[in-house]
Amino acid sequence: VSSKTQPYHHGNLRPVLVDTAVELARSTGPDGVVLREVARRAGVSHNAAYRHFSDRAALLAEVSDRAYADLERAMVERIAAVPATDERTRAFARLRETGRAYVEFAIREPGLFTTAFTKPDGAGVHTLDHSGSDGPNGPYLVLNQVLDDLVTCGAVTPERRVGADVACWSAVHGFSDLVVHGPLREVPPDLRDAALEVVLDVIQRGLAD
Amino acid sequence: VSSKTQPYHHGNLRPVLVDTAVELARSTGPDGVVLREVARRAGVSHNAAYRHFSDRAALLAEVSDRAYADLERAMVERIAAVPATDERTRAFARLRETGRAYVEFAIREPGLFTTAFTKPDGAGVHTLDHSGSDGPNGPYLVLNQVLDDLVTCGAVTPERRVGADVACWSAVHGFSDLVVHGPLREVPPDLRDAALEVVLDVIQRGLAD
DNA sequence: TGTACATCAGTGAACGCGCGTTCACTGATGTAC
DNA sequence: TGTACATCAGTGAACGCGCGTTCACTGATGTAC
Repeated sequence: VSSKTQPYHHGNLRPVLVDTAVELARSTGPDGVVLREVARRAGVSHNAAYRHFSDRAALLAEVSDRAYADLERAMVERIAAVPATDERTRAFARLRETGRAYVEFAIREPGLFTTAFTKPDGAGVHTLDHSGSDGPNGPYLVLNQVLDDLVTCGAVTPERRVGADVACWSAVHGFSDLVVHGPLREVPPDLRDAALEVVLDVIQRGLAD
Repeated sequence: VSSKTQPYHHGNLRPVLVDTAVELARSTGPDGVVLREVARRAGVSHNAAYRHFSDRAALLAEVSDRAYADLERAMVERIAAVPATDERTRAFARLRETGRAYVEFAIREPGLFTTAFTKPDGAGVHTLDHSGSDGPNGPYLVLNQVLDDLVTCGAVTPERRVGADVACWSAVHGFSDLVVHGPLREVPPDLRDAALEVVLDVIQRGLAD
């Protein structure tokens, strides 16, 4: 046993396990995050993970957090790429990009998308109590920021701002689920993309002043 | 062995297995539909089901169809209960009831709701090709009927009718998923119901002429 | 600088679980004559 | 009306699978003196 190739102490196992688990979630979804398989791929015995995670659920929770963060990043990137025009146009364009980024992520990374919404009970759960910091609920906060901007520039009235977050989220989330797992999963991409635009149209029109 | 209590030939096993499986799906979701447990509850040996279903997937598909039909029934009942007023008001009230029925079913019967959308690949999948009969996609057809009525009475223009089905479906489906499995699953009922009304408001406003 | 020793981070074997599915079989039913 | 026989609808044992988790263990590390 060469200490170069297979040191007894891995030295960096925890992050490697998380990365490996994320990769597994990517290709096979949350159910594919199997402790023994993670260990196998990390080249480590099947119970080494218990030094770093109390159990499978703890590892999966971490994977879920990463997936949620990936989704947030996808949204933020697309929002940042919206060109500057007049305030109102730009604010609505940002809202649409937020939605497109969400759906696009779901389609491009179905395994991670599903894993992002697979949290142990009580973790990563929102109260809709809008008052305080809502914890690390990234994508939801990003959406709320975009909606606040719409109010700021006068494109949406404060009354219509109430509950707009859930309305937008529901629409793009439902579209994603129908298209990724649901009865619309075999709709061809061009039809599917056109359908998404209509969804965004309806939401925008429903919110606009 | 008394032939009264335990006849060798059950005589009615197939429907009993389906009923039992539906009950299991109701309480524990699609993953709870376990062949051995279904057989146990039906009081029959664990492989008797193979006389009636080629495998577990075949039984589950039947359960899924039943769940889908239950969802449709819930929608139809609520639509039928909308009181007669002027055409336009009634047509929109029906649309809202359709959405409420959908969400209410998801909340009241999370196991069945989930099972309804757990179909083997290729079964119960829509093309969005609106031209022909779409197969037994009950809830989707019901929604389309309600939307057509809105066009008929002039509440929605034909242009806005295009894609309105997917927009409505996405919104209520997403809301249901967020609330039943997702990050909104611990939102208290009163807040949740208020949020749904806003979702319906936004959709209605987005479609209305 | 060297050494005893606690602690950390791995290993390998084993447990217990429950599943879907298949096989050879048997008890019950119904039909042809 | 009776009977041979094919067929149908069950049974019980077994296979093979892979999992999460635990246990007693060992190799490596780092710290106190």
